[in-house]
Amino acid sequence: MPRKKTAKPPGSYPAHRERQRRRILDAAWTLFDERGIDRVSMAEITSSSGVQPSTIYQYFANKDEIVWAVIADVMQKASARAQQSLEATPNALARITALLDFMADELVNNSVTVRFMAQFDAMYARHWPAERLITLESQINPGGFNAFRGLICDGIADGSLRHDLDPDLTMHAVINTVIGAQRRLASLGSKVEQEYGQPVDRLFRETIRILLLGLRAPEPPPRRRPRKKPSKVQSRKRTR
Amino acid sequence: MPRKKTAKPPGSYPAHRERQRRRILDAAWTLFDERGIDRVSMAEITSSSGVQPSTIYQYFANKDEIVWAVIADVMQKASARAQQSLEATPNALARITALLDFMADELVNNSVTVRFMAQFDAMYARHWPAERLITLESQINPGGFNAFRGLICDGIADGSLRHDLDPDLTMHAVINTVIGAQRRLASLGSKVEQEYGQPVDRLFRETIRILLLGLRAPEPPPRRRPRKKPSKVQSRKRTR
Amino acid sequence: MPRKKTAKPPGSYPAHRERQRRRILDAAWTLFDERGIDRVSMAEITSSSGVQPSTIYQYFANKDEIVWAVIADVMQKASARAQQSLEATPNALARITALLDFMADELVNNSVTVRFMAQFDAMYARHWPAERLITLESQINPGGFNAFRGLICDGIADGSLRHDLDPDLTMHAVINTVIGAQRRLASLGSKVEQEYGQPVDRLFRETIRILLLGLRAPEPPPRRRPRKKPSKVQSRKRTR
Amino acid sequence: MPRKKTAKPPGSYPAHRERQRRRILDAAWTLFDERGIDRVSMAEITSSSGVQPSTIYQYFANKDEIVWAVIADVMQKASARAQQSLEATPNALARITALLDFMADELVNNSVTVRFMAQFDAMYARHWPAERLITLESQINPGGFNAFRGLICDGIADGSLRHDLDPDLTMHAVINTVIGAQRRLASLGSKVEQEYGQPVDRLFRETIRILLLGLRAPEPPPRRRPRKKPSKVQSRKRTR
DNA sequence: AATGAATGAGACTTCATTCAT
DNA sequence: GATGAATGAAGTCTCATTCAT
Repeated sequence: MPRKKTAKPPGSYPAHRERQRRRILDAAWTLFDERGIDRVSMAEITSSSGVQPSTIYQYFANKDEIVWAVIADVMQKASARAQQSLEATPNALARITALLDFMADELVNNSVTVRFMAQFDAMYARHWPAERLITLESQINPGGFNAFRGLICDGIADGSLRHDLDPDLTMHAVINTVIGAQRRLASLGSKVEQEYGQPVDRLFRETIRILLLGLRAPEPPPRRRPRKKPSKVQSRKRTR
Repeated sequence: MPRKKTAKPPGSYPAHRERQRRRILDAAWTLFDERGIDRVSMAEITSSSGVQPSTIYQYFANKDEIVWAVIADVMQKASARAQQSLEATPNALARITALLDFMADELVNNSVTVRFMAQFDAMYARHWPAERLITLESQINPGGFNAFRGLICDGIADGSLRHDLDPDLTMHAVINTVIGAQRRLASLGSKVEQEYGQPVDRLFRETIRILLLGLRAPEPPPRRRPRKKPSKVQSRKRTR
Repeated sequence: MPRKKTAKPPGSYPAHRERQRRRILDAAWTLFDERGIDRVSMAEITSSSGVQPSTIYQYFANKDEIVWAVIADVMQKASARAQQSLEATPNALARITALLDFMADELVNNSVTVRFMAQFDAMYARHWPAERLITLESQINPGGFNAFRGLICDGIADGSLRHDLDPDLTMHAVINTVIGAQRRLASLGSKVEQEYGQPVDRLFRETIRILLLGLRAPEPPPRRRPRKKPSKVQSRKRTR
Repeated sequence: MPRKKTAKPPGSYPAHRERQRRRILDAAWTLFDERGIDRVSMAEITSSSGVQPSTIYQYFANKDEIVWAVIADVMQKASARAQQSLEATPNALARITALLDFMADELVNNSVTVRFMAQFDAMYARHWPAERLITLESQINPGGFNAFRGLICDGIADGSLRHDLDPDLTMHAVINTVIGAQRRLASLGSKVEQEYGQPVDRLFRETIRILLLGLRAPEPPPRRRPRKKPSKVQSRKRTR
């Protein structure tokens, strides 16, 4: 019964179509995040987007297609943000750092996005043909992670990274780890703070720090350094 | 509401109940892994367990309770395995290493368990009161990760770990990271190999290696005090 | 909202189940005939049978299964009637005649049944595995048409049927023809009378007469005057 | 681009309309046969014909009209074929035989057509005003089956057919029977061969043979009066 | 004349759960 | 304690058709 035309389409047909598509996708994304992908029904997308169910089916063949479209959308935007954050970064280590920092920023500023991707992974990744995922990623991120691989090679070459690293292995291990950590933190959301007693991004940045330390070439000239807080260590054995 | 647990002779009532419960839980777990938690219906649990739906409701109040029971079950077993693997490990670093190795082994040998927990996180964690999760964890793993925290303190104290680590922060960061990586790898399953070209656990073990390198105290060319076990860790040993 | 329990089930569970099944089937059959198989919706079966849609699905897996059950039902009853009408018929020709007469009677007295089977043929026969149809028929009519084939053999042997008949071919040709004619007449229903100006069964009985004349052995001894119908076949001409 | 209507030169408007109409009808017919009339949706006709649904509605008021148009089309063509096959057939029996042979040929060469008509009968005949069907037939086949009736009269007159036949009754009975058998065989398609173990048209031709035997005058051993068999040919060509 | 967009009504089916035995 | 039967609510999706351009 909601037969209200909210906005007159002033533009051409394709423009109108794109606008409708957006409406559906935006509504879907919001709902997916609020309730979880599996807890959202087409009826909710209908009433939330203002597009009739039968109309939605002229834009997407079924609910799963909406999920995929949302994922593509979300990843594309994230990729654009990543691209931007890497611009004008000169050397290898700086770029790697920038990339990881970017992921931390995403966790803070776009936790919805990260959370959604986490859910998508958990719910869809295994039950869908791998090709589709790979295709999606290659469309969005054409160079793939090769750029990152290049960075590691550069880093090894210029001595800023450990020379015993296998670029391919390292790249995939690190990326997977960082994504895993990021998504887990996003999934748990505020629970992390209750459980871990730390703000989400603090944990994540510490992860990054440790990983970078692990990647970094060992200090060439062993210098000496006073310890910061040796006493504090054994103070509190158990907090909780 | 279930009976008190007493002696439980094989043919007794409580024993029967326990057997039924197990049947339901086992069937549910298998299905959850095969199809994903949200894609399993009570009817399927019925036909797969051989227990009638109405009977199931005499063991579990609703479907969610089954999910929680399965999770508790699964975590309990995992925890027992962990406990066992940590036994008879002498010092801090060895224990940390053992713990991380344990998680790698889990990934390989109990990927179903890991995957299930990943899915649970993504789908349930946010929609349920945090307390319940925390309660669950504390029941299963009393002491929680504090043991791990203790290890870090020890490591800092004995100089095998970086002294600029904040035990609490580090502990949580590392644990979250490792769990995140582990679950992500388990979720993606064989897709990782297609996409990354590396066996799942190879990636995971490289992650562990890098993390440990990052945690390790920077190599101070053995100065006036020989640490407990400087030789073992730093020797770049490529766990696998 | 029709939440009215029409009859208390006084008997046992199986009895009750059978009664429900009947209710569904009877309602379905009536509707199928009234509106045509394809024009009947589950909702109609629901409201007509008084059984909730979700309940129906505990008796039949889907709509097609209902159709098949109805067909089986209908054929079974028809088969029983046929059996009965053939009882106590002594020789071959008499039995053949009785069988064809039976089909004429069916057309008159059970046109609904015939019509339904005609529709089933037209709509389902081609789109379903042949085995299923054959299985159905063999369940209902175990001897199959072999009995009829035997009759023809007998008839050829005793000289009442043309000796140039191939029992198998003849049997199938005649049966198909008679069924085809019967179902077509039932399908067209009263339209036949409007179009052909003849009562339905009159046409059908004329068909039978001609077929029997065609099957009959040519007059054995060309006697002095070829009467219209000197032999015994003609005795019962069935004008009706 | 719209031109004036003229005499239908190839590029003219009416010609265009006719082409579109054909496209729709051809696509519909193919689909109707493949899937069954009731299982074909307008959307399928659209995608199969390449004509947009809204455009289709400028050629046909609704889906039923398409069905009727297809039937008309199909019958017209069949009728033309029939006409042709009857040409140059001299006498009554020969014409009757030719007609029945024609139906056998149709069954073999145009089983799609026959099958479609069978389906139409089963699904539409009863639910539509009889007049429409009759009108349709009279348009296509003016004179209707009266030609056939004439043949029978001729046959009776010249002694080649049984003289106890009632021309009207016989005509309708035989036509109905033959059509019924033909359509049933076409509907069952290859199932007949599986079930009956005989090629479809073999059965049908046997049916024809038996019917003709039944119609034929009993073999009077050519006695004193050779009927006007040779001469009668030109006697009565058509009764009406 | 042609068509892209829209849509209300309704199709079939599934589900978690309760009730009565 | 176990279970067969029942079910309301909701699920996703399809359909023939109309509207506005």
